[in-house]
Amino acid sequence: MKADSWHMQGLGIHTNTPYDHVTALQPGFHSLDSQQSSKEEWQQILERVSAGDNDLTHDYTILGPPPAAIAAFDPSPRQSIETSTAMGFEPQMTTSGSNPALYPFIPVEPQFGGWTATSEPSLSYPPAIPEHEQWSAPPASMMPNGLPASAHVHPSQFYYPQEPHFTSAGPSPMLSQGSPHDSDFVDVGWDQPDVPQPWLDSSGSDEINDIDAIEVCYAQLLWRCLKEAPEHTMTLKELYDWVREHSQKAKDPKNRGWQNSVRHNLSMNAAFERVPPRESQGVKKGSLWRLTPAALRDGVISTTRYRKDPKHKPLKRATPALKRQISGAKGGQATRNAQRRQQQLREARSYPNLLTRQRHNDLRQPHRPGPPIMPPMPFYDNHPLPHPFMPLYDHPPSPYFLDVDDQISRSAPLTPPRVQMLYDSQPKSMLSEFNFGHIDFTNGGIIGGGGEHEYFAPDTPSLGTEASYMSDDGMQSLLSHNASREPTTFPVDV
DNA sequence: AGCCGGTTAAACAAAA
DNA sequence: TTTTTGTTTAACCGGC
Repeated sequence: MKADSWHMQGLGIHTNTPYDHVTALQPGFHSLDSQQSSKEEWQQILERVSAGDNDLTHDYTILGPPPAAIAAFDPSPRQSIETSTAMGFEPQMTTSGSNPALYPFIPVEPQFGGWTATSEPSLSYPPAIPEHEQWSAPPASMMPNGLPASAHVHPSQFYYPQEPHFTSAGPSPMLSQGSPHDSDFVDVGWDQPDVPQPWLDSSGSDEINDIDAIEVCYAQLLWRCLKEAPEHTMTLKELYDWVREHSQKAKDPKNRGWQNSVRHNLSMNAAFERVPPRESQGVKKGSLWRLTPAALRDGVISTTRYRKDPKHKPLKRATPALKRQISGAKGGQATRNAQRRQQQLREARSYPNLLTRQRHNDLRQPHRPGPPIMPPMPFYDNHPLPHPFMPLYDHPPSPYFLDVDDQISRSAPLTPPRVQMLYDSQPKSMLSEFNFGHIDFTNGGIIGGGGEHEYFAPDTPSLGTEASYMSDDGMQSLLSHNASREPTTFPVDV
């Protein structure tokens, strides 16, 4: 294989096994020598993995189509079965237990130069992966921002260094113009539900593939977008554009208030902050919105945390205002629909055999008894390493739940979080649950607790608002609610 | 039963 | 003056 990784397609094995039989392609990529490992050999492996063969020398986690799909591949060099290691794997990660994962590949854009270095107009895109009863879309949380579950994206791509993604009115962080992930490929099935969906289950049902099924809440949408934006900052209009393109919420003609909801979330969620005018020069109208460092690191939590302390909740009117009643009902319906979709997705994800064995996890994670913690949305992170990383348990409570005075009074620097690396070779069975302590992937990474508070601006209007509502008791109840769950853990960027 | 998360809509003010 | 932007409140529904 050449260093040109455009043509890596077909099935690949994402592995942290020793690099024997592996030929370096370019940083982070290795190609199995096709002379030494035939298609048949790989097919055998895939079949054994799929069957849950316990005698395999390595652990495998299937994240790609079942072996039957292999037969459809044209064994041309461009479609050879290859091994890749996500870039940034550190040596120690290759020495212990192995746990490769099988992925579908898509053409991989050259990393160097970022998305602007588009080229090769005559890209050959991967063939559609045949339908298979055991194959369904990967978890939404494993898909990069804005991509439908039908898109075939090699996870290592998520870790590529990327140029700042967003140009105003550009299509998306991921779907920058000229990218092979642009509409020619990725958008197939996004806006065109009639196009055959390779990742669709064999019934042809749209249950799994329905983009609604991976719809996430506004706060998460905004978080995802801002996370990848240059300086994690965007204008309101850019946010509108992004949500319009990437959320079914904005596509629903009945939902005329989605922009209002966007603004509502921006205003009310402490994950987002308005950039002071002096920093947003050049913005003619409105201001810039930025992801707070804490939110960047820890993810976003529910906007509704600003609900008033129940003790201070104003009395409901004896007869609710009719207009509010109507809008409330609409909101309720929308929530119900969204939750039904989530439920469908959860059911779809519970397909057997897609998430398989895990043997060496305990060896790799001797100090952490619980399930692996994944970051809220690792896939768009610019960090070259295939994190997730996780800190241990000695974090302070979420800044979002700290009293303002308390925050101000804490001046001593906090102990930096200790981090522990987890890689994609972690048990995928946990992915099927989509709940990593506080990091619940059913909501795309909305977390129930935050990290340190050092970045938190005490004068954040929203917090002030919140604090003004929150009595001590109210705060305590929130904290105790928080504490009643699993130990708080916070994925972090390093 | 009551709280929480998520959503929608509205009212209102300020800015452009 | 109108439109956009930003903030806040209120209402509903489903889950827990």
